[in-house]
Amino acid sequence: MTISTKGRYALRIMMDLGSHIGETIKLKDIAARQELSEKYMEQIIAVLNKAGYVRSTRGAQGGYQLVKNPEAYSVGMILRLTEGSLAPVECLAENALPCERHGQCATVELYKRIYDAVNQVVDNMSLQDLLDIEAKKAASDFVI
Amino acid sequence: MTISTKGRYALRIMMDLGSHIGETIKLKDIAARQELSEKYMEQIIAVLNKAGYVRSTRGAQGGYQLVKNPEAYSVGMILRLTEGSLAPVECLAENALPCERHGQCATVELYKRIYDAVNQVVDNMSLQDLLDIEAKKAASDFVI
DNA sequence: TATTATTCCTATTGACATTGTAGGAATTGA
DNA sequence: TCAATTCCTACAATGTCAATAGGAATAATA
Repeated sequence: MTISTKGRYALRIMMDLGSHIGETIKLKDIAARQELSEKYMEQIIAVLNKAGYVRSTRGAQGGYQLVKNPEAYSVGMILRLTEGSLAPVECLAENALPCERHGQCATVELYKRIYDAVNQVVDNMSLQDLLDIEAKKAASDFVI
Repeated sequence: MTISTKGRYALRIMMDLGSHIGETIKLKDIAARQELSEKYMEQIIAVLNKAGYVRSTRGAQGGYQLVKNPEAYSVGMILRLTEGSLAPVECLAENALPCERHGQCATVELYKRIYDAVNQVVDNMSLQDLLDIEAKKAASDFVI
């Protein structure tokens, strides 16, 4: 039941771009700030790019920027894009073949409830919400 | 974000035992009814056994039975035991070292909400609830 | 007591996913 | 023309999942 680095890093990349609206940001800078592998991030941001979530500028002085405002991206959009379906079992994923046990399967009702609960959370939090949380944490003298 | 076969099969094993209260059930019979590998189930039921969720009887005419009533087992207990923590990120798991970014990390607040939502579902559904759903599905003429 | 049926224990394996690394091609600004 | 950047594809190391395999231990029963 874990979210892989792909989805988690995608969120951090989007947050990084979201906190630099109007600028064109090099992957190298994101990698430095977020302490992530630049080469690995390349592959992740490629997905975000193809989906039209970010816009890239090639060549020297190039980089990336968000296409829309941070309010326009839900966490669910970003995670589904990079992680694939968030369904806890394959038979509930979008475009899945219905399982032949579906009619008798009691546990699928449990899995539906889990799925709904997860979707409820991720579809009701936006990239802007994450940025607000970050700002709040930065402002307070947070003590571990 | 998927639940592995280990947890899913554990639920089905527990349900099978739960629908045969008072009897001692051989793994071979569960395997046949549930169409699962007997050898693989051995490993899963061993976990349930060591945790005291089921009681085993060795030797000929041996088998397994639930220790308590199906109401006494939450789905969460069974899944946590067999799957490990249901936390969407490692840093939220029980006994995890706190991440050093914790103070600044905004996404962890998202992961907490996902975790809470999942726990809410699995801790509020019992093995008996699953059996009730199964009975209801069996009773209705379910059409795919 | 011998046989048979069962659980118990541990090792191994094949496939696949995750998490990157690596190298170079294409593009663009200066 | 050069340097900086994105883009593309292949490869690799590691780990996890989902079993399979074989035999030891235990107990009922004939």
